[in-house]
Amino acid sequence: MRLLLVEDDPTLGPQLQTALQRAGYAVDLTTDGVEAEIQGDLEPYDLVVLDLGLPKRPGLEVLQNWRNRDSRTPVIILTARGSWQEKVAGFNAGADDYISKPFQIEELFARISAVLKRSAGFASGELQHEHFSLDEHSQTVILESGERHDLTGTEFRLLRYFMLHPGHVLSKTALTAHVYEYDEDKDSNVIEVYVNRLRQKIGNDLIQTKRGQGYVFGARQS
Amino acid sequence: MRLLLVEDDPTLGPQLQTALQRAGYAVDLTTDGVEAEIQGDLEPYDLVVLDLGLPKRPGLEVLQNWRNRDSRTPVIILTARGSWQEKVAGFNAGADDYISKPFQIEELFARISAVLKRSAGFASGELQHEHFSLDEHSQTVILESGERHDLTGTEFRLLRYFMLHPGHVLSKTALTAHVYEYDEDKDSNVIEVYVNRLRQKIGNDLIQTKRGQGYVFGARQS
DNA sequence: CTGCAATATTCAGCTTGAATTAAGTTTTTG
DNA sequence: CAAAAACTTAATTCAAGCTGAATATTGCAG
Repeated sequence: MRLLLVEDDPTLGPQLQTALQRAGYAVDLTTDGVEAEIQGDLEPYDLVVLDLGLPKRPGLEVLQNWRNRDSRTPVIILTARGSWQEKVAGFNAGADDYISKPFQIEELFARISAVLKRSAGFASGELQHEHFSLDEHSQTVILESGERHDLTGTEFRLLRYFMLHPGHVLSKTALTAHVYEYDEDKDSNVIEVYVNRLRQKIGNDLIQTKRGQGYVFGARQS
Repeated sequence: MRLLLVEDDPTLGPQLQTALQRAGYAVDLTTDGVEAEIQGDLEPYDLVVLDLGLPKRPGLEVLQNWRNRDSRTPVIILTARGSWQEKVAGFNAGADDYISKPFQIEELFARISAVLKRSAGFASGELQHEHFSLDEHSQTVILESGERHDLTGTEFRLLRYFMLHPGHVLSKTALTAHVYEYDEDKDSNVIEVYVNRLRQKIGNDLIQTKRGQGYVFGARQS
């Protein structure tokens, strides 16, 4: 298991690094945002522990950039105590978990292994969601109930795109552009039709429509 | 959020306009330099996207004239690929950022929101407030209690504008102009209605009424 | 090559909900 | 207190979205 630790505090950083190494992880330590982003793109880490307060580039931005490049490496963020906005922002940017500083090293261990377990499915070509999973090899969704549904090519591409961008408003134009290679289609309701079919297969609540703006996957209700 | 798009290409112009509109901006499109300059002086835009190769009057000159008249509206310039002289000249004339053509629409979005945030002095990804935060991706407000509220397009544009101008008295006319593309409202109480709806979602105290003048967001007392 | 099945796309009638207007109520202030 | 401004609620409306079915296309087996 290979971890990237991004922490600029000159005491805490190396301290965490050795603690994690003793726990059996291979740990690279990085101390600024720009370097972290490059490093994360370069090497295939199994997990990243990311401090948000970083020199050169804010941790949140680093995370967002990774996610925009479709990186799915699990990320645990370290936030200052009580800053709930940071946590919300972190989750929205695609973090998998967070820990408030200061924390017990045991808590970090616990969360790391929890996140790694949860994300174990990812490595095997599966996209996980709270209520179902998508097998990328067989292009099949498996619901909580055990029910399976095969997806057609277009259904699959659309759903995968949704799952890679949860919580974002995705306009029909954007979706068309990503589902089809090159297409500047005018008035077609293909996306509506396929959203309809996906809802029939995975349930109605998971793709929310934002009238006039697009669709949001996996966001909670209001 | 109201943008002025200056682009003479008859394909690219309208294409960008609709893309930006779908992203939630009110966009006016202008196709020549003279008209652009007048329009920019006339209306209170939040940002200008300016192509440099324009008929009637070069984009650079338009920009310089605006700046000479003390307009501080952020400007993103579109330049032909690799023409670094243009970029330098653009920055010297007072541009805030540039994009080389051809570009991905996502890059434009990214730069627009970066420039808007920079110009309003805000951090990235989310608009924060002491008592709630606004997630621009899902167009959702998250209250301190964890409660979430989806916003409609108009509610979102209005609230974002408030959040980018905290502590300022914003007249109904000004708000109408920024939330809608074409203003010139007779007497309509749209703003009152939407302020009412926002107050229901984020709480009553956050938007204060300044009778006869407008509204103030996030100010303490009066 | 032909015909069939699977998938993709278009279409049309129907439903929904955001935006707008309007009307009635409350608050402010001169 | 009266008039103006702002608030609130409710009704209307029409574009956006939904959806089942028809039609077109594609890939493949015979």
